Amino acid sequence: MVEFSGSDGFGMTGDLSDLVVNTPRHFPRGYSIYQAGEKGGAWRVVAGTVRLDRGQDGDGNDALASLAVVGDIIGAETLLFGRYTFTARALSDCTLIPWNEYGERPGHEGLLKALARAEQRFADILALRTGRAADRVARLLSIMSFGVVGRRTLAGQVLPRLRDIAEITGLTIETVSRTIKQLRGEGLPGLTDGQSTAEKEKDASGR
Amino acid sequence: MVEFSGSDGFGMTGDLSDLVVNTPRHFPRGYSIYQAGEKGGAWRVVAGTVRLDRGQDGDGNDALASLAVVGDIIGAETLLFGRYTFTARALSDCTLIPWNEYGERPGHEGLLKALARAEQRFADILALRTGRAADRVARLLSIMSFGVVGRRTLAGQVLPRLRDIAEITGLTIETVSRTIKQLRGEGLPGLTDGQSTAEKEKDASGR
DNA sequence: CGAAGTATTGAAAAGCATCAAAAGTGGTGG
DNA sequence: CCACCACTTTTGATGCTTTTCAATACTTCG
Repeated sequence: MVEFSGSDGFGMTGDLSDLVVNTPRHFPRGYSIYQAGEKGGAWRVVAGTVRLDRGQDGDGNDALASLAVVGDIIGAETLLFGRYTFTARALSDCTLIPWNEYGERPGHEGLLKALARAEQRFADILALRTGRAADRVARLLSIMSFGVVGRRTLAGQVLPRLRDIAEITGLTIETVSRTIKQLRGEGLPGLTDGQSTAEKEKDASGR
Repeated sequence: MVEFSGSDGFGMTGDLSDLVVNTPRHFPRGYSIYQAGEKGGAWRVVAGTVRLDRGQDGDGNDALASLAVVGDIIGAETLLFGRYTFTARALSDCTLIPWNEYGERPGHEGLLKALARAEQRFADILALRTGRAADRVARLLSIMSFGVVGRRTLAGQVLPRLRDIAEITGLTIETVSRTIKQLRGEGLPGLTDGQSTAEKEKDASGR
């Protein structure tokens, strides 16, 4: 079992200060941040994108539960249960900090904000499963681009695994592969930080 | 704006709810519970299913944001903003009570529970957009059956509008129509099929 | 180097969307 | 009570999108 727990900073691998309460933690793409059932606390995403999964879906595949991008809180349920109910993995390189505002338990307002953010995020994710393959993938990359430092995602360099993209968008790996190839050919429209305007240009240009 | 009175005969206009703390309100299928932007408070769903929508999706159609079934809280964001961020409609006949625990603002634990429930619900709804049409529709009806008194939904009598089912599952109305016809012909096997033990209990106990 | 995972590509088929039209349903006013 | 309207549901025919199956390359890492 990999020990990354604790907001006190003890036992952290290669981190600088044990004294600071909110020590940022960095996770590379694909890294498992925590597993469902483990003890631990809540985190705030300050860079990158995190994927949350709910156990197995019967075929041995994890079933996507949610995504978290910059500003989102993950693992808030630990404040109630003490354990995680979902499994978290880094979709892209990402940075988290323990979510304990000013060293104390998050208050009323903090919880409400987290809830409101979660609801908004969910509507975004749900929309990723509507429309054509090209639109879905482009939308996902657009959402993720907010959480990527620099333009790597925009340039198509540091994409998540196709398998992750496929599971999030509800497509197959093959379709995602073909879709990304197509998007590259079109110059990746819509991937630059907004989305809607560039999206329409793509539609107009044909494919 | 139409004021719908509770089934108990109280003619509520919202302001009087200071006196009667937890007065249940009943809404018929299709009824608009609240609109995004309106002032109001949070509710707990005690019967039926509520659909939450986020504004227009560009084509004039509401974009599904979430569903709420028995036990779920809707409109919690009003505790922070004072106004609703989503629009709520009754997918089936449903009953709500104002969410103010013991006449006070919901506390820390109540909020955490609401958040945890919302996250679970998200995962359920996301799953409704994966797999084949027949599975999706059957899963939705399964989720909703928890909130329907009696077996009407199982018997196919008091279904939501096909349009709602279509928008929730990400299918077209035509496909949903054909799918439901097929499920009926099969005796609705899909409803017990994948997951819910409660489904089978419901069938066995016979309303 | 070899193994395991990951990505690409093709061809064929399944599934669903689309378009179109008819039939059913509920509510309103004459 | 009926005619009428708006909306919803059903059904058919057709074709596009995506999946499926299969085979091959590319990457990463012990």
